[in-house]
Amino acid sequence: MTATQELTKNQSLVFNALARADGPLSAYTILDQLRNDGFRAPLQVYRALDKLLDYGMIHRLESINAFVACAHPHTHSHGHGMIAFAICEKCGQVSEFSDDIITGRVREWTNSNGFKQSKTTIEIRGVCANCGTA
Amino acid sequence: MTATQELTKNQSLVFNALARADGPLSAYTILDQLRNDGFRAPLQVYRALDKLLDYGMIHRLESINAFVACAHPHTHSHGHGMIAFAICEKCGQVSEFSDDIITGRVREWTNSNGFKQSKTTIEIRGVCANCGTA
DNA sequence: TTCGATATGTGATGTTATTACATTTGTCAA
DNA sequence: TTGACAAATGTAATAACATCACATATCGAA
Ligand SMILES: [Zn+2]
Ligand SMILES: [Zn+2]
Ligand SMILES: [Zn+2]
Ligand SMILES: [Zn+2]
Repeated sequence: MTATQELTKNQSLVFNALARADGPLSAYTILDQLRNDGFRAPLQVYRALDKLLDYGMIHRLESINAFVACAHPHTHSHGHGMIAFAICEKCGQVSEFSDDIITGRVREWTNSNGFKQSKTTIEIRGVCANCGTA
Repeated sequence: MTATQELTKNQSLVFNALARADGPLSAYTILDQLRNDGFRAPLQVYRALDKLLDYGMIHRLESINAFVACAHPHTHSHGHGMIAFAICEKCGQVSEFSDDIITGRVREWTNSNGFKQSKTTIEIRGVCANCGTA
């Protein structure tokens, strides 16, 4: 629970798999990559992913059932703003950004509707600049 | 493709199942509800759902793998704004709203980053006003 | 050391979605 | 009318994603 999280063996293996990937990975892709490190079952991956999510070191992309290392590893945890993801459907690259105005507008809606938000997902699917110029 | 979409038999059955539900349903829940109407396989549900999504009559909630009838059935298709969903984790109620400022901010980011967006997901998870007062 | 919390190993199962292929139905023009 | 094509449907099998149940191990504090 320190600033730089102490990770267990499995958590490190999973995090490193995500950190060295150039895009989001599914849990089962991670599992396959870690077979040689002794991983045998999905739960080994999912348990590590849960912790890493808790620690804010990775994000889950709901719209593609995949996970990605946080792009702002030393800026945890995004100053409490909501995070938006732009996901390229051609190359898989994910851009991560936060916007105080969007965060504020969402808060306005939840406040005026008595809704207690716990987690907010903002995912933009499309084609990135690199892939769009082809 | 008319204002009030002409639906096939399966599409009507699936849409009516969603319309009479008081919250989102999974594809397999729909399948179970339609067994007596002759539904036997998931694909019958998924094919109908795909069309209804095309027509803008229903929405898919990515964060819970479920589908919900559009709350604005006569306001298609939301004036091209992005739609946000507030999903109560206690009672399952879904509130649907759109916000031009959020839409604008997202467009600003995509425009300035050369990202061509095709679909944007905004889902707020939490506890609704009714459930929060308990 | 002993207890409890956390982490791990493993098989089975549950849930969500798609592929592949055959058949039927609707539309329209020759 | 009929042939041809597109759209819709039926069905089984499989793939992809996620959790449950239970046993074992590891670590830190009382
Ligand atoms: Zn991040
Ligand atoms: Zn791209
Ligand atoms: Zn709607
Ligand atoms: Zn509620």
